[in-house]
Amino acid sequence: MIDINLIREKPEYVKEALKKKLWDADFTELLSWDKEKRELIQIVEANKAEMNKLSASVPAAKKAGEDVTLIFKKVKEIAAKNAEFDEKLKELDSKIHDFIACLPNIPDDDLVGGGKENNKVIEVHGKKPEFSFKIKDHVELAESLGLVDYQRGAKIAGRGAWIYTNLGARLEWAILNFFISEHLKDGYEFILPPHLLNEESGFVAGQFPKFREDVFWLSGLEPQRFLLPTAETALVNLHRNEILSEEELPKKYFAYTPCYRREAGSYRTEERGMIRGYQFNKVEMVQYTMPEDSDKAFEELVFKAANLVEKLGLHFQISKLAAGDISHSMARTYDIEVYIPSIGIYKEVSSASNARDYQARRGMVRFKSKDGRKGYVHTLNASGLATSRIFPAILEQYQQEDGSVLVPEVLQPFMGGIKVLKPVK
RNA sequence: GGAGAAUUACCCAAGUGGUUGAAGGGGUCGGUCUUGAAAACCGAAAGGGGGUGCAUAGCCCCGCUAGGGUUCGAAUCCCUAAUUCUCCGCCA
Repeated sequence: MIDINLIREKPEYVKEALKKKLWDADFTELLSWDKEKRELIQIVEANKAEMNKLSASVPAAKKAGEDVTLIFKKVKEIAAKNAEFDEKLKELDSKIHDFIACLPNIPDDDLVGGGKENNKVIEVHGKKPEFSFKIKDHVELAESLGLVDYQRGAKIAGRGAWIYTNLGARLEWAILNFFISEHLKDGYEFILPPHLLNEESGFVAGQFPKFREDVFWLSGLEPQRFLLPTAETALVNLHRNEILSEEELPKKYFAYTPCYRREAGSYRTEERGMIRGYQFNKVEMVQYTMPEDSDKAFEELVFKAANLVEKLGLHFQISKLAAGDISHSMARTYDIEVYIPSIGIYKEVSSASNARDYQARRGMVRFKSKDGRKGYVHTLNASGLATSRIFPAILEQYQQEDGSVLVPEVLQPFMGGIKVLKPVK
């Protein structure tokens, strides 16, 4: 949520900043609501002060044997007037809230505007793998190695579902365990959150109200709950309505959950297989920091995410996203993109983002500094990582001429020492 | 799923209609004592949101889980909800 004070003071600045996010904002109506609201508040509160004074004088008047019915009458008159104003105030409040709740976050000043086409690769790691033979894509590989069963996945769940089988399940689990062990090493706290969350959590993360349709809602529970689209949604709500002391910041968490999303199915032909599904596995990192520390935390998250891909020995790049391509709630995002040889392009395996105080404002997550200063914390998140593209990347980048696939060294301890996956058919 | 109870500030807790921001304790901070610490004693500060405002000054409004209601006046009475606990049932 953008601070209304900022809009009040620098509407043009906010407008220009949002333009970079391809968002055209007009604040004239909002500002007039806001002005009206504050004028009303002054009237209503003056009236309340008057009523309080009158009521407080009742006991003394009674003791003195005076007639208090006149006081009662006066208070009632003021109350009647206020009732009207209150109604109006409520209306203004909800209009203002709804308007602001839908605004995206303000992108950082150094970002270029526009969409995807303006993303910029800022780092390239490793070399594009070269093959002296005709390569297979990950779907072929997964099938020939008996790692994934697409047929039965569709049978038991429907389109957009697959099953990790046998060594595929072990590889998937090994990847997750590798990530988990790395985060533990770095001192992050491991969280296993519930997968069904309430509406408020979606609001705070910034997914709602705008993206209510992108998640799966569960009927049968009252009030309704939704399946989390990413563990971030759970993690940034951990400290909702809390005031954290500076000493306990930064808070560093990571969680493993499947991510449930409706957007599956929009894939192009070259994206077949496990690149998009209704459900995929991800380990997610989240940090809560003091505002002045969030830039540093951002660098740390980017480094951590990149480091995982690096340790897996995969070729990848890091892109700095243009303002219009970063998600609604975020002020800054770098993507880690791993190379998929069969389609010759780089696919996102991690998005590292700084939400600054956007989510903290929505969730009232505050800090109290050592010197008594109060304010909103900054929240940041980064995948660390999503397996659904790491898995294909490993299969494709590590494939051998005989159709086998080498297991990256760092994963071998998590797979009982298995070094190579051999074709089963 | 059924029955009951609870929810007060950082924590525990008093308070059932009228200066209650809200007793008391713990904790915190400062001091005395001590080589230092503990203990004891003395003292202090202590929530958050909002309006006005240059103000982290003052004034005012809101505020005792949340949202409504009754009343001149509510932490206190009524309704609804959330959460927690206990018992019963069911069950990984």
